[in-house]
Amino acid sequence: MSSILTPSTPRRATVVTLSELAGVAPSTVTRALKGDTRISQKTRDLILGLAKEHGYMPNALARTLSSGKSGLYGLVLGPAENPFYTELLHEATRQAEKLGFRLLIIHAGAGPIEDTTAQALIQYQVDGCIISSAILSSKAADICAQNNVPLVMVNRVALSHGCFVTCDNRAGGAEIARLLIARGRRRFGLVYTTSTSSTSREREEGFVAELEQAGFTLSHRFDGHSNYDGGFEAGREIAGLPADQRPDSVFALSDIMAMGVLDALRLASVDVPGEILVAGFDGVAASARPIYDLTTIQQPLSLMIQRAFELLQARTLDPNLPDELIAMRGKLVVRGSTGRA
Amino acid sequence: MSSILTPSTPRRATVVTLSELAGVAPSTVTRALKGDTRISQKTRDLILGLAKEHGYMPNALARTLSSGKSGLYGLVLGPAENPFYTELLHEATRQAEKLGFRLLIIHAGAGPIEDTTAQALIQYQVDGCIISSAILSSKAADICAQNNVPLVMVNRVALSHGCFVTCDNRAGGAEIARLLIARGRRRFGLVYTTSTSSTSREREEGFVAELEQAGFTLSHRFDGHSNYDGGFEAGREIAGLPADQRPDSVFALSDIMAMGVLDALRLASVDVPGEILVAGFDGVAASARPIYDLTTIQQPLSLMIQRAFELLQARTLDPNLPDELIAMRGKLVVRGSTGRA
DNA sequence: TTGGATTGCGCAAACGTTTGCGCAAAAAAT
DNA sequence: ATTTTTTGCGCAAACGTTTGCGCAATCCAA
Repeated sequence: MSSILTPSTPRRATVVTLSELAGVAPSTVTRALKGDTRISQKTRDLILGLAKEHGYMPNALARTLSSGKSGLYGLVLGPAENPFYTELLHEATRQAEKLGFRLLIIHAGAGPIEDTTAQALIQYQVDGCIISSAILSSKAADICAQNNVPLVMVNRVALSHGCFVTCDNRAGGAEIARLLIARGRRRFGLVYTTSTSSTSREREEGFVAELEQAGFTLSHRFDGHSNYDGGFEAGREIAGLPADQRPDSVFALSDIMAMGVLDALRLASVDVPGEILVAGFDGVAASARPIYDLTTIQQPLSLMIQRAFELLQARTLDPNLPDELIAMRGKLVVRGSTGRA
Repeated sequence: MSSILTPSTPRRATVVTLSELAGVAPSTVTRALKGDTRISQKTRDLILGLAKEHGYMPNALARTLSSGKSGLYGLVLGPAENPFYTELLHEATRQAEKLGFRLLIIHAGAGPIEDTTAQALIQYQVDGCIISSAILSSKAADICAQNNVPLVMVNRVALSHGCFVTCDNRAGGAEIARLLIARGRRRFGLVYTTSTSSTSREREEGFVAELEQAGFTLSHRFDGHSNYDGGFEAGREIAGLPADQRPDSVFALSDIMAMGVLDALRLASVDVPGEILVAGFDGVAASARPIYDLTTIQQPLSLMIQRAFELLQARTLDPNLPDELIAMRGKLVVRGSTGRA
């Protein structure tokens, strides 16, 4: 390999090749590019000029070997169908871009995460990891814990290792209950999920506890299977009941299930909010569509992501910081699906 | 740094530390782990045993420095709102996981891609890049071209550098036209987009050319702005026309816009498919929901992704392969929104 | 017994960047 | 004039893995 770039060897400029062009040591080049004032202004200007002229871009991988910081964060996503996760990905990507680092997609969607996939977090020396799926997270979480990689769960409660940033699900569930009670409803339906998800369990717990505190109980439970089709089937089941035996309000534990419920009720000509009030949780953009006009708890996604990155960055600097467990209040957004009292 | 791992220094096992434990050279360890039969079976077994015992995971970054192959592919995604891109991401992630490499999210959604973001492709030595957004792709495409990084555009036509894998958009547009004509419709509406996207232009061209070939013309054009809200507004505009001046069929250039059209028509009590047939393009999962029952052209997404990875891998092995420009026929999926003749 | 072939490794440098340590020249203080 | 301090760098090793080249011991054929 020639030591100076020539037209016939379109190899990228490196610190070494720039040092040869400038007649200085590679460490001088590195220091000049970093603005180290121990290198004279004249030398710094020379090196910066050459770097620009030759289109120098640092090799992030070599840099990581030396410095120990990769500028990469791993991301484990939840199911494709739920737009909440799509919005989470886009917001995380947008904020990462602004902060100058990159996201390595470790896993997306359903199905088990493979050992080799979780191991990629360590192999690529990610500076931290954001996980947004409960079922899939345990392998990734374990491997992060074993290797001292900072970990933040977003929209999930971490059971052992790592920080989390969630919406205050219980408070949100309670808030929906209060709204439905205030609207005069008395037969409360829940579209739930049997997933082991802490998120769903807490939302349900918050909802049920608030009902009980007001002297009411759940009248119906429908398994919504965490997805649109499950919500739709729940809606069909509700519509299939005699009118006087249906719930007069329904809380679906996520917007995607609520949207399924609403579509099924619409196709069955069940009047929302006249006959049944419907509420969801998450606050995805689609919940605002006129066809849904869905009352929901809006998770503060942008702030949750921002806080997640802050937690990760703080723990990159100081690996011994204690875990932080942050719950943020969601905002009740009242729309047409629960009437506009 | 001590040369042998001790409990107090929870540092990862490396080739060097394993070599010290085994009493062999680091190059022997590397070769043993790769199954090189020049290393004796006895030695290979010893090293593999130590690697397992110490939880050895190769450092992908160091490996890349040596071998030149990172096992990373860059991914540039389109807008969050269009579930087609979410499905593309999930499918790409799933296939990458199966093939044993990782996706670096370079950009997602709207807004300009920053120079530093595009440069990340080079800095992290990605083995290739998949781009699925037209407007955002030019910077990433340029930087790949300048640095000899294989590039595949999925669902976009590449203008200069790189391969592409698209759906045959013209044929798909033509197929929708034939269906609407066969259903006896004569006033053809188009929900288009002014985006510079080749995808949209080709779908429109295919549709219009087929109409003209049958002696018909477009009667209405509505700007759907590439998104749900635009489609919805187009639907409202259609619904706001006197019944005898509306199109009797509508082709939206993407499913997300078609879904907006359908929702608006439904809220305006315009009967689909009785009064107006509606068709879309992409074949996203949501198009099959009973509430939409949308006729569409189903892009063969899984195969497109598979082919994209094949193109990239082939060009990793042989950078001088000529670009391949692949168009795959979509499949017409006839559903209730165009009637079930 | 000897020479050639095979086997089973190791050496050393490289990939690209970083940084602790320290040197030599110049400048400043005494 | 001498000593001390400051300035402006460079040396060298490291980060972890890979691989071309080649050596020494063993085996086999003549």
